[in-house]
Amino acid sequence: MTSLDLFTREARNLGKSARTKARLMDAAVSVFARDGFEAASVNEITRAAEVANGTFYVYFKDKDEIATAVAYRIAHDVVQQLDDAMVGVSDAVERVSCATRRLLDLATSTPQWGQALFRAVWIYNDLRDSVVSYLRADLERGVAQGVFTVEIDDFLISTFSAMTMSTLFRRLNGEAGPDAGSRVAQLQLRMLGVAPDVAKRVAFQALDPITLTMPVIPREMDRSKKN
Amino acid sequence: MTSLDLFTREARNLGKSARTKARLMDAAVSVFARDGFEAASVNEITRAAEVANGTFYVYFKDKDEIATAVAYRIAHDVVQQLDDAMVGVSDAVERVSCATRRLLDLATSTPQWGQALFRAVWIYNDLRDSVVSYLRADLERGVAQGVFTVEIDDFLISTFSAMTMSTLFRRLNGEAGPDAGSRVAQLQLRMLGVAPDVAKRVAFQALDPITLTMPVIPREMDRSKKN
DNA sequence: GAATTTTATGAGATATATGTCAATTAATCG
DNA sequence: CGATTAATTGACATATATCTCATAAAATTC
Repeated sequence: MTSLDLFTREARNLGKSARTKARLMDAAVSVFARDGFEAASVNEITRAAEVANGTFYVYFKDKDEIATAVAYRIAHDVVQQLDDAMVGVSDAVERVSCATRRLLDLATSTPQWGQALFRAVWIYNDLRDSVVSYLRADLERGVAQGVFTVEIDDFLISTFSAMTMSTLFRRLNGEAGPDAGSRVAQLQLRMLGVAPDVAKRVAFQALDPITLTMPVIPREMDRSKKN
Repeated sequence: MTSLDLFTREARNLGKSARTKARLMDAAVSVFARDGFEAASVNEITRAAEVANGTFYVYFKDKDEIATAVAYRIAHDVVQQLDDAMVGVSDAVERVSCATRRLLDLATSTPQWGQALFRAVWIYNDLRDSVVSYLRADLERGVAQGVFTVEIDDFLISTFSAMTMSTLFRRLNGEAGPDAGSRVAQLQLRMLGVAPDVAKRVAFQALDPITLTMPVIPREMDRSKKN
């Protein structure tokens, strides 16, 4: 379908079953983004993937299974991308601000994946934990550096994440513009105890225009029988 | 069913059709809270209300219509309760903190309504606006008083609300304890620019133990023909 | 208490979802 | 190319949902 069918593109040089599975996963991303997880149906997914209904069940047990597969892959890629975008940033204040802004840039640049991530994070607790795993480390680093003056625990992290996710939601719905990432980062830093002027400067400072795209790394000629 | 069927209780002295409608609305609250809005079905609602399937369609066109009716009534009552709980509080910092804490207390004390409110707020934008209408005023008052140092606009308000809603979610799922209201209020005040020590003091100061319950005001003998 | 109006019912028409499977088509191998 | 394995298909059995409507039951009126 669209040029954003990243699973399909990634599987381009793989075996047939891998390609069909990828088509289904791309279709699932579209349908979840459009209809939401609850309202999505296997029929809709197979229609979007242009395969027969029965084909779905060759690759996935049910809707839950494909949702899990898709969600974990997206989360994995997002974490990967964020890690890559943050090498060389050592200051805790900058890291925290950068992570929020990069996540929003990334999720907004591939809106369907952004939508899927947004929905998945509400459903899969352990997935949420994995996406914010680096966050906890950065927050604790900031406390160690004496720049954050809050207690770092699950409650703080979930509140912090809610601010980011709410911004993602607004961004995906066109209710907030490109500066939303900086704005929410600024608010987050203030909340953590960073002085208002510093928060403003760091949150709004220009980011290196690193290319943020989902990885498209076709392995050559992997034609093993198992998918 | 339970003693928390507030619509039914309210309609106790009204005509038969009003009582049946109330039963359906209480049932809808339960089912939405249990299954979520998307997954809920009219059949589940009529089963919970112990009426026949066809009875539903006498009172509501479809699931959307009852959802809207329920959501708006809950939002209305919550706003009412919050207003009542805040008479006499004039300091902006206190008002903002108090509103967050009271909302969480209220929604947690009637968890099914809390769940319904939580879900509804994500769906009905204008309903969200009505719940936070007082918030904007208090925030602007704080800016006027010079205690808040942020720009008050839709973005700030939605971020602020997301913090409260995230806490409500955790509270309803048992992931946060009774002090969650104070903790999030503290973070919100810091974000707004209140000095950390003041934020802590205000957010954790004891609240008058006002009884927060949904209004149960049966009007006597209203037996007009129209429901 | 008979007539009338209001309220409730549940069978049924229609639609769509899930998951299975025997049969078909496509790909690969010797 | 013929045989074998892999992949796909879509009809079907099953389930559940929506909404309608003729009929029944309950309440109200006179």
